Amino acid sequence: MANSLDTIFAALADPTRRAILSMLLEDDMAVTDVAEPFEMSLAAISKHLMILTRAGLIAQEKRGRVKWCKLEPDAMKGASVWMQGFGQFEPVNLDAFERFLETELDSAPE
Amino acid sequence: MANSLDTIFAALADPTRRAILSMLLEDDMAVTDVAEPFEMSLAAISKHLMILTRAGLIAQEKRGRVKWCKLEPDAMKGASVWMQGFGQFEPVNLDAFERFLETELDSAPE
DNA sequence: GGGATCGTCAACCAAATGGTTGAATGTCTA
DNA sequence: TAGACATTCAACCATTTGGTTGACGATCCC
Repeated sequence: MANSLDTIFAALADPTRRAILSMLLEDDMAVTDVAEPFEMSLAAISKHLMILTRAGLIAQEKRGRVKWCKLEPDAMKGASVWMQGFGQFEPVNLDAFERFLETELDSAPE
Repeated sequence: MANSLDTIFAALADPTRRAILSMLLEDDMAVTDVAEPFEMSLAAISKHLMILTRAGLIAQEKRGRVKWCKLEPDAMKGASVWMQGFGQFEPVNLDAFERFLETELDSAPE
């Protein structure tokens, strides 16, 4: 549905949320740990995680008092397919990806 | 630069703008012709085209009093590479793309 | 020159977005 | 049971976004 492209692209448009996704690429994380490197309130991060969840880009599972966040990479597939229709992008270039990932991480606070 | 991912994803988050990009996939178009199928003012479409231009997704060239819009598919490449890092998406599936394109066009007015 | 056409600008508006703080809820642990 | 911890909720705020309208500057053509 077109609506999912709306929510997915909107979710990806924010650098904080992209940084969170990059962090979750490493491993699943608790909400508090996700928030730790950012200079904003836990409530703000909680909202970002809600947006990512509604977009289907992550899933959150509560175990005890800790809510774990994990990447749901399949959600990006539809958007990726949509974009690829606009050009014959060369097959996945991992070097280029590493570079983009680095600039993304650079934009997140230490 | 991370900023371009911001502007590209934000530009793609709006269904009107995605519909415009799909239209330009067919052929270059004048601003007035881009606006024709939409139920909103020319000024609104002009703003959408500005956003797409600033994101680098289209280019506009004025010839006489007509301003032509053409797709700049390369701009999506960085974003596409970024996204592909999150999963091993199968190589471009044109059938799937056609389906997504159709749902996109369905969401645009006739 | 004068009128039609193409497109943008400027001012305005309502709604959405991204953030804050403080209180509230639920869960673990001593 | 009491307190500490993990997370969200609710109210609020400033800024951005997506739209409108009307006036304006170019350009084409008779």
